[in-house]
Amino acid sequence: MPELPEVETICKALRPRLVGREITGVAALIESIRHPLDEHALDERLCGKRIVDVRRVAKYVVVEFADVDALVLHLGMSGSFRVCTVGSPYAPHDRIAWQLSDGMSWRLNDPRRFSIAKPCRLATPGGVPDMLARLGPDPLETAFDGDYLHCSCSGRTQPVKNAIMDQRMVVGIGNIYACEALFLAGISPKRPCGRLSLRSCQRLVDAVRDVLRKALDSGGTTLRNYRSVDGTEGKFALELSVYGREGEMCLRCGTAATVRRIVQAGRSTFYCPRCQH
DNA sequence: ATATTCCCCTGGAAGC
DNA sequence: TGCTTCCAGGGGAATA
Repeated sequence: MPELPEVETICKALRPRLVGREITGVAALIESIRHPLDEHALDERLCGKRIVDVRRVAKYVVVEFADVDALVLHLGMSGSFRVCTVGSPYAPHDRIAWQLSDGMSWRLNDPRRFSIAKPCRLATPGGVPDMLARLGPDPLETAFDGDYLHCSCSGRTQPVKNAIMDQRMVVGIGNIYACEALFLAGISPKRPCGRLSLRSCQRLVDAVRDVLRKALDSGGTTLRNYRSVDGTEGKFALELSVYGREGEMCLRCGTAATVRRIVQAGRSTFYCPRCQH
């Protein structure tokens, strides 16, 4: 569920609630989420260590502790965090509860159980965990530019929509922002990525950045489950141009009922066939 | 290697 | 009302 803007929003909200605290206890409220929750693996190294940073890497949340220990988290499709007082009753689908040294309880809630919580060690403070080292560049960093995209796509036949959702190509882009960025760039989601010109790739890079930055400014997109840590919704749903608008008027060409929904690699794609080629 | 398809799981909405 | 089907911000394994 959360894509780059949502994960970034969550990290920003978690940071002041976690940094400087220690984890004093952990409870797994279910045997497994995506992977088995070995309670040992969750607390063995981390208890008693001070949290020094919370940051986003791709769509992951990395909580760094003193002495380069870290906890890598991913929210899957339906995961969310809350920080409440230790005695608060558990909500339905609370999966993990970490007790903090300031008397608060940090909880992972995830109805669908696709979330990941995995401890690891970093090579250096502020570093990227080994398990995330094979991912593509961050779309907001300068390494993701037209040349890079053009080069990475060359010789491939995969539809461009699937290509930009592949986290080995570029991270952080999921189903919503892939659709929105392609609409903004005027590129058909069905175009084989290897047949995009350099100019088109540059346009797409700009569109991706544009959409992600605006979504960040709005605190992300809330359609169903997504909430930030304090329960607030992301406001970008109001600004979506094509996602979820099947059968509605295209906001660019103004033609009635042109926004179409197709399925690519098992995921819904929304686009305007008159504006996107 | 590259590109689909299927699957993990639960709940809500829509259809009948 | 109640049952069935479809759908969902992800990603990894299995399959062509």
